[in-house]
Amino acid sequence: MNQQSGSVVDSQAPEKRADKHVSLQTVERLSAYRRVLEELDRDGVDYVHSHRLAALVGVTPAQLRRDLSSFGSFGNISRGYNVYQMGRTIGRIMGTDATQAVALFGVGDLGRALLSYRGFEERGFHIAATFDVDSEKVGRVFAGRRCYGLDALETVLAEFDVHMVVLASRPEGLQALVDRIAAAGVRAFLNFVPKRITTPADCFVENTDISAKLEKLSFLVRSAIGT
Amino acid sequence: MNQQSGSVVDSQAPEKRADKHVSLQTVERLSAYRRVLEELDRDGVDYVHSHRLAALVGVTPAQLRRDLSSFGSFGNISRGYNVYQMGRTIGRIMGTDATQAVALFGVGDLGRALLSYRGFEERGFHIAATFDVDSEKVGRVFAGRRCYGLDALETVLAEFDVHMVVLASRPEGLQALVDRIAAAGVRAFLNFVPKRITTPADCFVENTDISAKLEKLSFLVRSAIGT
DNA sequence: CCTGTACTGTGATTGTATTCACAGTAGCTC
DNA sequence: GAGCTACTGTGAATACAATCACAGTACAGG
Repeated sequence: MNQQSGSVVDSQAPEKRADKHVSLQTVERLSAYRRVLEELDRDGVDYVHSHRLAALVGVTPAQLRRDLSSFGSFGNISRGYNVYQMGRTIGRIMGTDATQAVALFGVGDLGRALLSYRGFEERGFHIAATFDVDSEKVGRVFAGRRCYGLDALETVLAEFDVHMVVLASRPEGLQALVDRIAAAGVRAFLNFVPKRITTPADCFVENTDISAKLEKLSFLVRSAIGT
Repeated sequence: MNQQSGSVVDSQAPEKRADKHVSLQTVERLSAYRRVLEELDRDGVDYVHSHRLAALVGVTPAQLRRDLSSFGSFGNISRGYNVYQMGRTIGRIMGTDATQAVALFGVGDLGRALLSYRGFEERGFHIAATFDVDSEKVGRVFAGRRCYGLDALETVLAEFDVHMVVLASRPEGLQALVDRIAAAGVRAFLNFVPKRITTPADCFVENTDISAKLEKLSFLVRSAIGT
């Protein structure tokens, strides 16, 4: 069992990849690169140098090149990187070249907001089904997705081939729910509930604690006053 | 000007604090510590050892002690840490011992979800006012907070003494909005918009890109298959 | 075809965060 | 009150990430 803290993800053996070791922060930056590359592509840019791309993303050119080099050589030495091809490549690396089914647990305020968030579909994630414990919500349709009860958990997850879930439920009973989802074969959890969860070692958890972010900012502002 | 990437915060001089240097990840973990401490306090626990507290939070005991030692010595050598007192102390360090006013920009789906999110008030953050460009929303009241137009930006921020804002608007025109907010004296930005922003050097930005988190998980699951 | 230019990819270096391991000690036991 | 236990706080060691700096090269220009 592993426990995750903050936005840190643990895995028992992340270094056993075919390519060189890829750090977690490199992965996070890949998303940013792709977003900017798509923007450039829309603007009709064909090639971009590490300099310019790095400036647009907000990292140093060296870091950008280092990040990309983890996956091989893509850049043409004097033209730079092919915008379209690089965007596709990152998509393939991330596994977002094909649409993936995702399930949402908890159709409260936050859950409904996530349902109507366009960003997921844009990035290749389709919220295929939603779940809630509230029997009043079960059976209703939210933003085009049917809300199921927990009794249908295993069958629905299998039916839609779900391997990633988003947790936006109440903290009560969260761990038991996670255990059941993991037993159903889900490997990845995006957790918005401010409650630590434990998973089998081969699962990945990404915690997003919104209040903690504000607390961090509060600390930074406060401590900067004394400078 | 500084640009932030992922969930990384930059500051021009974070090391110029009175106490020892406090790392950003230490700050993130403080929130987790406090949450667990409050839980223990509710359960009537008076003292806790670094061992147990660390296990509950999901970090190593050494890291917990190191984190706390950045702020001085709090633990009693054989009893451990006083649960109540330590919780209060962390609150004071974070600046969440007194309620702080926060403003929300963008009352779309995500914005409304954040408005009804109880976690903010629990952690000492009060969303005092909301803003939106949509004239149809201006003047209406969402979850008890009046929605203002951008023309009232400077006066309302000053009136409620706002020093931190949450960004949940559309990407269009975001940078211009941020510039104006910063000019009005706001130092901290919690940005949910998947768009990079630039701020004066004395400001702090915390980006939360929800899709990027899912992409990261997607990559991890995919790369773990090969192990 | 040859030379110059400016870019990528990466070894070496620096900087930062985590972990180890132990000195020092408060409290408990007898 | 003396001795034992097991904990904290922290210097030292390690692991990890970012940056520097340059060797090697694809192309442009003549």
